[in-house]
Amino acid sequence: MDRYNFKIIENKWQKYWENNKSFKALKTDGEKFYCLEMFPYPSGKIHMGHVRNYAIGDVLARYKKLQGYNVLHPMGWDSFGMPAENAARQNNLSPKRWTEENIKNMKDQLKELGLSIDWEREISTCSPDYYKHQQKIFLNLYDKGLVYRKESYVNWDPVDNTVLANEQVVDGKGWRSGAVVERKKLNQWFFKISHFSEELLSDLGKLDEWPEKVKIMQKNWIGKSFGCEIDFKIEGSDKVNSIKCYTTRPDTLFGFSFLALSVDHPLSKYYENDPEFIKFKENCSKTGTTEESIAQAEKIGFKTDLMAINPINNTNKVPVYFANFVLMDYGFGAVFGCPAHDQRDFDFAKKYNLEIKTVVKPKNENDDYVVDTEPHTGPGVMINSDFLNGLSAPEKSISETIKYLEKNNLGNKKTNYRLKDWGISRQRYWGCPIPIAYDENNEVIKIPQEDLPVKLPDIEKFNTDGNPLDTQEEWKSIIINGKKCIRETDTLDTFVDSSWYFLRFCSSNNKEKAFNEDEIKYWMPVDQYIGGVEHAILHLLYSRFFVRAIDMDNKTFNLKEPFRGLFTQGMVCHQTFKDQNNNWLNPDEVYSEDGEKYLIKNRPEEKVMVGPSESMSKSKKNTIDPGKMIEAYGADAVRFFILSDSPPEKDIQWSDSGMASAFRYVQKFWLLNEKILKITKQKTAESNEKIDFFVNQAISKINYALESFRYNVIISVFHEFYSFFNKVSENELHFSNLRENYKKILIVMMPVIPHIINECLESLNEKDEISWPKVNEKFLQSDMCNIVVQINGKKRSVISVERNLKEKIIIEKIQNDKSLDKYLLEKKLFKTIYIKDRIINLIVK
RNA sequence: GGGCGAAUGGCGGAACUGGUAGACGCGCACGACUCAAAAUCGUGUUUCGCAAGAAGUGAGAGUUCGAUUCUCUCUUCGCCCA
Repeated sequence: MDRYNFKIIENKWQKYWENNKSFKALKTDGEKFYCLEMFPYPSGKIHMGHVRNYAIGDVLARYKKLQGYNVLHPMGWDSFGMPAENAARQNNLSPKRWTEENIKNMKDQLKELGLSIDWEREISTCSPDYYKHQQKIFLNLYDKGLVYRKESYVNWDPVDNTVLANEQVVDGKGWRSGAVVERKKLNQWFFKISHFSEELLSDLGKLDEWPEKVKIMQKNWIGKSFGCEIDFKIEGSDKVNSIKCYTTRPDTLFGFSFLALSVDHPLSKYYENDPEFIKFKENCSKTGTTEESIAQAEKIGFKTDLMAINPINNTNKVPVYFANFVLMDYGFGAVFGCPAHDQRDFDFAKKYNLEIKTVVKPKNENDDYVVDTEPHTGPGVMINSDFLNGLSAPEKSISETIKYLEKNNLGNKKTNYRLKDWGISRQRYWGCPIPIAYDENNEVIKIPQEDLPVKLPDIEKFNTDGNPLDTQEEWKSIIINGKKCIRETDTLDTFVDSSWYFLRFCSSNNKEKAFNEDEIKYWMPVDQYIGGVEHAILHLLYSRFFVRAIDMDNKTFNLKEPFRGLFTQGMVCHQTFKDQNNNWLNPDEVYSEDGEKYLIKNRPEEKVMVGPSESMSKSKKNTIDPGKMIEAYGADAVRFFILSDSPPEKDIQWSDSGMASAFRYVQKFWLLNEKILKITKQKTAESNEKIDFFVNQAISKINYALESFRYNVIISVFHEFYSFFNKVSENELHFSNLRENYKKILIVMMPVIPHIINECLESLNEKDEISWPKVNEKFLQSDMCNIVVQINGKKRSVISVERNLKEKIIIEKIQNDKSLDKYLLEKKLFKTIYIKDRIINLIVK
């Protein structure tokens, strides 16, 4: 018997699919299914996370295709981004060439996995063919008023003279230079995602095929809050007579002890020349831009000569400060401070010795409760608050306060969202150029349509400070309508690239338009989107925004939600190893004889410290290279393993023995196929119903598991297939009955291990007319069933009986069963609970 | 600090609407084939107990004839937000 040669066979079928365009998606009258996995960043090689992601998607795509759907299963490259630019800086390589080579390699690797992808629709976001449409979309959104420019803060690395992304800021320092990161104000472009805050929030309710977890994360991110805007009268200045604040806790007004403004508040202009204020503002700029860094930074303030009057009683006057923890983006850049019931206000009050007035007590405390060492931020009952006393906080007290403020024209109820507009300017080379220029008066000029795309210039040197585009004098200057202009040198955030690529896939090859409305109408929405949970908020929210923004006024494709179903897969983990000096070790560098104690190859005297299993990452050196695995075991085996051990939404542990077991499975299945091929003659006249029962029940199990993404269960059924057919093929068999059933199980195995299964089907001369087998209900239930006999709730026996028996007959059977005498003799039967064909419980005393 | 989720043998994990806990795989043990090994196949494998039997799904309570599944409290872990 020949050993199964996966190299030859996998290559054969991959060529076959390519030559026959087996996965070409065509728009017809049939029902469609759009299966999409998040497209990869071309970093060089695929990693196990990709393998898992694309294996999950491929199983679904192939399953749907076998069910007769018109499947759209495309692939592309999220190919703009910083790693290319970093590589360019380090090795003086062109980002374009670096990216293109990576794409080529990774595409080969994906093909080796045997994915059912329509490669004719391949897109790459760094290609002008793609980004020219993106530039058009940008201008279109600009015309709609959804794009605007304003000054905003960035993380600035003062040593490298460059802008840093949030993830490049580690512990408040630049990742490369180690310099303390500053906040710097730059003019930047924004998408007005806040225009859709309410819609993005309320439409989450329609997404019933999204994980609850992701919807909650988006909801929290949008952060709708109900609060109140309040006008505070100001004394001490002839220029200002009131300041507007936003608060979610108006009920704590009686605990008001200071008013804090953002340094960017319009009032700051009156202090611009005050050297103390300038110094304070500089200090503030040393705090990072993330919410977290602001929360953790020390609270500092600048005291003004202004006093604010509490509108609710008109008596207490409190100082007005500028403070570093107030953001201009939120509310009006002004908050009132109630130290007793807010952590930040409390920290601030302690530092500047401000009054701390307790106005909420915990439910079980007396009215003389006083906040002492830490604020009370939880719920409770109002005290020291005049007409609010005794009300439960926060619900009742807030609504009463708002009622009072509105009645007396002191404030208004207001809804606020945490979601901020999306800053899309990046001071980078390797991104989509923003199709904008500025004339001599610094007025915004759109690049005319006929001049699109604005292509990135080829650049020789990347070792300069800052944005390489800034130095491209020739590229920067442009004449529009006879006017000399200078191009925008910022490029777009790469999240923009991925916010509409799923639309582009519907008409990838359309040169004129980004997408054709008819094709969008047919293919969209994506029926199943599959990817990592790390994109739960930004990418998915931006995509939801884009679909709404593009279709805002013309209703061209009548689409709100881009992704009907969402599935977030877990990570691939592996054990971590370190040597005595705390250096990470690659799994290749260690070996073990017993699976517990590990030794370093070539250095057997050294100890290896075995760490916990963590998600694979280069920095921890605990990665397994998919390329090597495919080379050693074949794509089918790798796909089989990556789906086998854990449910897809959970993390999976990479295991060498598990991988080896998957390989063995493929090998032995081939032997089984040979065995079955040799059965060519009818040995009995009667078909074996046992096979029909087994196969139909198993397929019904698989159908259920496929629909609910329990792919690990599918693999366990595959193992059952093997042992069942291996055993049954020893017996006397009815030839056509066996063949028919065997063919069915081959087909349901195809989505997971397509190469070997196609080979098996071909060997049976069953290459044609392949479609998903229908389950014959007749074989789901046999005439007999097992009934569990419980006595006082404890299982005592199982009896095999015909279906649909009456309770009386079952009880008789039990009473006649001698083995149960010891539980029943000399006892009185009180009650029986009988669930037909399943269980009977006798209560005796 | 807030939100969400999880906890089942030596390990990964199954168990549909409450109804035979531990499917399937790994590991381990024994056996078959073999001169031998690998591969393959077979049998066994929750714990305690020689056995009959008993206990058992993180801990404790509750609802129920019956709870891995539902409710409450707690512990530990993970993720997200701060």
